[in-house]
Amino acid sequence: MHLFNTLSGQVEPLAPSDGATLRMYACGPTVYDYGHIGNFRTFLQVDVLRRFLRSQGIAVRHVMNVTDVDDKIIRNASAAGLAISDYTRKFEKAFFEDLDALQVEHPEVLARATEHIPAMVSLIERLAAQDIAYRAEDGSWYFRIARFPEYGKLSKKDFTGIADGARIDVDEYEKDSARDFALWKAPKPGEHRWDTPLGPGRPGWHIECSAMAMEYLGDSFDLHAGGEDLMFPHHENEIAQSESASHRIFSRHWFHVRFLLVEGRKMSKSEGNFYTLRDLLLRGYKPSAIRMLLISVPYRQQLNFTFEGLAAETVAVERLRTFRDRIEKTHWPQRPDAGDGLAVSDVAAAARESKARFTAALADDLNTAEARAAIFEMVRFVNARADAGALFESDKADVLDALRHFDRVFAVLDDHDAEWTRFTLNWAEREGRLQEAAPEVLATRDLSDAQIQALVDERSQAKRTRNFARADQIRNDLAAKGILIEDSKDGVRWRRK
RNA sequence: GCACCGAUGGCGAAGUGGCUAACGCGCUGGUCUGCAAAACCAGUAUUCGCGGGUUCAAUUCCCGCUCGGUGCUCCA
Repeated sequence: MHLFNTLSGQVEPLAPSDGATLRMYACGPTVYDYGHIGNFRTFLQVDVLRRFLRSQGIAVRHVMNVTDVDDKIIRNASAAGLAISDYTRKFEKAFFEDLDALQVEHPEVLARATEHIPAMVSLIERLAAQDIAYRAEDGSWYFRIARFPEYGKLSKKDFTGIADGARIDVDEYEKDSARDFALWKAPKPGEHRWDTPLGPGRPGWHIECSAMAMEYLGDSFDLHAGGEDLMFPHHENEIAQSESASHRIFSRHWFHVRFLLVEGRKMSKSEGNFYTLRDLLLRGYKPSAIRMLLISVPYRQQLNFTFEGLAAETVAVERLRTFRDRIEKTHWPQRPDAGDGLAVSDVAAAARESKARFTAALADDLNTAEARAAIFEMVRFVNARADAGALFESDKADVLDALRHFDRVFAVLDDHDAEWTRFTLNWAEREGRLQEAAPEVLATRDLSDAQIQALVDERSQAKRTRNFARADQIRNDLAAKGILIEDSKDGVRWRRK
């Protein structure tokens, strides 16, 4: 496949350099709060990448870090009167629950910063041995940027002005250059600290990722991913640290996912358009629709997240699910003129073409918009043939195969939505946040499937006796609680809206 | 302020130097239905932010402008 590489500024082939396994590192969450939809756009796009690679038969070794110590965590934990690990554990757990709700595959390796302090220390020691890392008067360690001439090659910034190492003491600490960044931070009074050969303190953010990536993937690996904001300084610093230590190319390929807008504006707490995944689930939006929306706009485009768009994706996902059900569960007629049995029907041909177009679109820099268009075109065509009585049992395999292929990457066809909504409501109840749930969502919660089925059956009975007033009453009551009843030739079906 | 990215129908968006500008939603009409809803089908941009240029030909390339976003500081 081909993928844009931030480092070269070009779309380039991507393949495992060892010919077997694609080794990739993706910056994970800092677990100080619940994840928001912006976070998840990045994780979802990385998921699309790894799912597509795997669907193409490429093995993936994906390492993701969890930053479970940083300034914010230390501040919040002490404000809550908790040990750092007690504070972060809750949000780390919530993060993985959110990934599960969104059908995001877990990485092969999960690396917590606090469990890799020795690797970070030894990396800093390697740099210190070359005088690239130096200790400041307060006990913090810094990276000497003037010693890495390529600094800026990822973010395309020009730092030649500071390469002379002119001493600029604008900081509270004694750095040799204002641009030099912290590798190891001396502890402040009362702060959690690790006692190491470097002295007491805690790791800087950037050294974390370098140390853990190199520990699990080697000095040099295939791909490094993250949100666009991480390009500078985080990833630039990772490159500087790692390549200074190893004298090898750190990551060959850099994958950056663009930020999203919410209702046309930057998402921020002050704008009032800041949403965690859980906020949306409490409002009754489905995880499948959120996944579909966040995936459908190619990763290099800014995505405008709107509630109208989310509602649209809910319908789009439902249409695909209905289509699969229809194809799978209907007993289609045998083809009348099977003839030589070699000719490919127009339906089968359309399905194969759709599958090929889908794969080609994703192979072309992960064009998810084009890929899903290929599937929807097949859906429309096959539905039309089915309505015309020209869909046959022998076409089924190709159509379902194309859908399976689609869903290995998009992962929206299997319906886990109600399950996650219920999970989120239970969580909200424990957290005392149930009042944030939409009334319709709460109403549905108290209705078990059996109760709904009983009402649906009662309505069918009422219809049979032509008691339409009672039938309509039940239908309206259920609708008010978010339950939709659908009558079809094959019987009555209901679902949670 | 400096640097970079984007601007396509009501909304979200794909795409291309010339063929009918994908796809989803919405809307309108139809099929189905006791009526609805759902489901399905069909129709729905003489036009790609504005101005100029290059070209036989530009939405697509170049320049300027306007607007939106991002980085330069924590941020997915």
